[in-house]
Amino acid sequence: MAEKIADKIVTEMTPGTGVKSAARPRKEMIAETKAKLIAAARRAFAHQGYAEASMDDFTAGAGLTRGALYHHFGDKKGLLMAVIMQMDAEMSDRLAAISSRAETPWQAFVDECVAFIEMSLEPEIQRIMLLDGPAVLGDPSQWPNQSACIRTTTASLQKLIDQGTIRPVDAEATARLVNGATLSAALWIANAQDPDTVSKKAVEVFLTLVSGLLVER
Amino acid sequence: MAEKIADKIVTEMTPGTGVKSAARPRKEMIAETKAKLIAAARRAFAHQGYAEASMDDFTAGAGLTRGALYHHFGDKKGLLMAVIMQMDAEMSDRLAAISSRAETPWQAFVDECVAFIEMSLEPEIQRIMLLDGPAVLGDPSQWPNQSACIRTTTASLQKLIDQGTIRPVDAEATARLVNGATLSAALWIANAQDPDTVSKKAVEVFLTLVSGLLVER
DNA sequence: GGACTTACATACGCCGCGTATGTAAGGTAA
DNA sequence: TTACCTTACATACGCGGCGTATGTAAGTCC
Repeated sequence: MAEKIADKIVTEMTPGTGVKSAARPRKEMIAETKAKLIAAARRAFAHQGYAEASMDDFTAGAGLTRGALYHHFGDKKGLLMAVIMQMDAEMSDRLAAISSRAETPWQAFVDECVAFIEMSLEPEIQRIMLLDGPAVLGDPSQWPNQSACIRTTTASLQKLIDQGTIRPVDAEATARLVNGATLSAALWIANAQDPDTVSKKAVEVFLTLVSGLLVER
Repeated sequence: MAEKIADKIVTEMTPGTGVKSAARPRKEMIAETKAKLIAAARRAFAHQGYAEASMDDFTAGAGLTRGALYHHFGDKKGLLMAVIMQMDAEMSDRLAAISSRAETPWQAFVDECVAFIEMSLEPEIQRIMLLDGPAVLGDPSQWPNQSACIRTTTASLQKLIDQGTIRPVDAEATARLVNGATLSAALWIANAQDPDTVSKKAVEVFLTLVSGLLVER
């Protein structure tokens, strides 16, 4: 609302009024346009799902048209990819923050996994990152950034291996399997009629499973 | 080809020629029509993916039209559901057969999991059951048959719990997490440039993880 | 054997995607 | 500053796919 009006004012006063550089306002407006499209698509994908989200609808919601979308992102899949990269970066940041607050590497790893489950319960993440993303774009491990979340988990595991807490397994492989297990747990919890009971069970089983990684339990 | 001609002959000779019952040929032809549609859809979904598969195309491939499809399955999603139920039943049978051949319950469980990974490497299963299915129809645990595969694994785990081989965890929860891990492994292996190396790593990690379930390892 | 039901095929309209084209504004060099 | 070029969009168009309404022939039941 107010934002949109402010945009128009900025748009109309751009020529000549720049303090020193003339190249910046242009770049800024492009970035803003992209950000608007990504945000609008993100909302639409989250609420209606990728297939049901009409490009005409959500571009109009952002005060733009499909022309802008095709210009910047090539096609609908390209926009989904952009949305996913943004969300993945956010998730990675959240995981890193949680991990850094833990007192031991093992606790960091467990906290990360629990946080991943919790994030996977968020409808937006579940729908876009876990359901539509893989279906439309294929295996997440093939995405450009290669899923920053996996890398975070891999790093945590490598620390645990280096300090001898867990057995010397392949860190990336472990990260993927653990991630898969947590994802499955999240889907189950999110769709359960009694999420509390189910999530308790899931966490218990999860801890039992990862105890298999420990050198001594 | 020859099949189609045979169908026509049967169709034209149906009235009156039935040995005794007049109700059977009708039911048989309906079942055949449904089976044809499911088979054609299954091929199309597997090769092009659900979204890209045109109903006109694959119904024509089955010698039918979209009219038959809507009559029997309601809509495209209904047909996908039918395809998935068929595939899930097949997978369940295969798992049960493998499980029954094992010498110990623990071996049966491990064999099942390995078999699940291997099945998940088949492009048809990966595309339809693991990627498009959840995206289009939602969480597999909410599907009508509730994923027979999960039930098979759950049963195997319950046996292990009863005989004291593994710790007394919740069998269904364990089945879900283990299934998620194997699925993730399968996706990883299938898209790896070096599947052999990757699958070895995955199996090693998998065995390490499930060792956490054992009462004594 | 005649009325009713079922199992399809045919025909139609709508919506959504992608592309080709138009246009106005910004950037650049004289 | 001005003229030219490029860029960032909007507009217009066509096509394909989905769903539905309608038609029709065959099977079923009394």
